[in-house]
Amino acid sequence: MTKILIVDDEPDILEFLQYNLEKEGFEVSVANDGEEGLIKAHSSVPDLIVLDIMMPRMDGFEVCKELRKDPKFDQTIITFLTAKDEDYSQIAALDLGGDDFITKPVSPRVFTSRIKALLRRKKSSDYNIPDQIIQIADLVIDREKVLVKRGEEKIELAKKEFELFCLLVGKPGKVYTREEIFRKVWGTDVIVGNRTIDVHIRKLREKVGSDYIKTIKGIGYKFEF
Amino acid sequence: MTKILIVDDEPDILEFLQYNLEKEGFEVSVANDGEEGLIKAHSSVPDLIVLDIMMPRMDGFEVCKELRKDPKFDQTIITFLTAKDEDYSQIAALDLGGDDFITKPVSPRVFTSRIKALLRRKKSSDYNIPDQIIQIADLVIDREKVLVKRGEEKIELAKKEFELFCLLVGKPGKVYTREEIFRKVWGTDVIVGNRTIDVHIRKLREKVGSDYIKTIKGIGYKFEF
DNA sequence: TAAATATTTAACACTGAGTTAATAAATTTT
DNA sequence: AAAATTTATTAACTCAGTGTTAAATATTTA
Repeated sequence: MTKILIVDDEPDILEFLQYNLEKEGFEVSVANDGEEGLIKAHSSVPDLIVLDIMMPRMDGFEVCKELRKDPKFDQTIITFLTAKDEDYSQIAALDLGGDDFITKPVSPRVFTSRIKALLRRKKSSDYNIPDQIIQIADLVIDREKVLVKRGEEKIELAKKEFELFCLLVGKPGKVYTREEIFRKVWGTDVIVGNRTIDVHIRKLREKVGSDYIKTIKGIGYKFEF
Repeated sequence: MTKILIVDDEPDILEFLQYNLEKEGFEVSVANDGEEGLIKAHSSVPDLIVLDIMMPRMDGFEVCKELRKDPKFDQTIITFLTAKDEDYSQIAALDLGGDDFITKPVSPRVFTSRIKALLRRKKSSDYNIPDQIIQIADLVIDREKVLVKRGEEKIELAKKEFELFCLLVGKPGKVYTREEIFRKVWGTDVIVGNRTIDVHIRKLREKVGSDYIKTIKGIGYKFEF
């Protein structure tokens, strides 16, 4: 279930946006000001946060800045909401780590479709390696082609295998805890048994060679060459 | 002096783009909608026109189509502007005679550098770009004639089939997600069932041969040979 | 207009990726 | 060294994602 948090000081707008997003099947929570927004964000870790810019005490920019300090929200999309006549700089917003900028008033259809587009974009760019071809050890990893090659030999990985491999390869030497791997490859809502990672690691070793992925017992796994 | 016309219905964006281009020394005129854009284009004959796609009454595509009817604008560069989430078919845009496709939001630096690049390209290559005839594997794909040939054998594809095939062929090896295919071939506003792509893929395989299009389960499809 | 063609929907079959579970092996702790 | 803990391996199972087909719409053409 996709979780969305809306932070706005105008109850009418809050209700309006909440209603429309819930109608689309999202799990929506709301906050009336920046501080409440921060608290709710920390407790629920939403997938997307809609932040009104102009709010008393703590404005949307500040909330965004705070959120971006915590790596917990690395995967969280933040979109700003502003009235057409409030002349804020979009650039500043995006520099602060915002992902989009929606101007009020906004029709329900446009609003929900933009939210959905943002979520789609996130999904497809969840891979944390930029779309490029990585050469490492004797391997070539091509994200776009979802392909791993050793020389001319193509190594076909399944989706989860590929994602897991990309994660490890992304920071060679870094030890990823099981926790971390689960969060980044499976996501927070999916719950799977605790032997699942092992099995995938095994398949990876089988396909790409058992030398690359090292187990750090009691901690996790790392890619090394 | 290089003349640039920007057509967009959002005054903020208009102002933002105008400011940045004028800072770079261009002569910039603006229009608030498609019709005004057409009029201003005819009166000033700009070197480059930036067209927002989504505009009330007359959208960017229509404006482009109109402009391209008049040989006066043969040498005029047209670039489309679209919000990242309004992901229209780039193919359609370029077929209409567009030269580029810029997604909003865009930073001033990126925007001006792309504009400059387009102008450079025009200057240095006043020769016509050859009609896009792609030769790949044992196939010849002729965009203009909407035709696929294997040797002397003509393979007749329906429109959607052809677009889908062109998309995949455009980047051989690249895995296109269903999302992506859907967005680029069908567009965002059309909603079709989730078996539609499969059916088209099936027909394509039937017509061009089943070896070329490969399924990457859980991710999407790719063209390979 | 009807006829032909293209596209979408719907219903069902099939496949293998992903998961689980059970057992073995390795490592650490006692 | 035995017990406890963590990871590896294996095989079986399940279901989400695809493939296939035919029938229903939509669109184009005659």
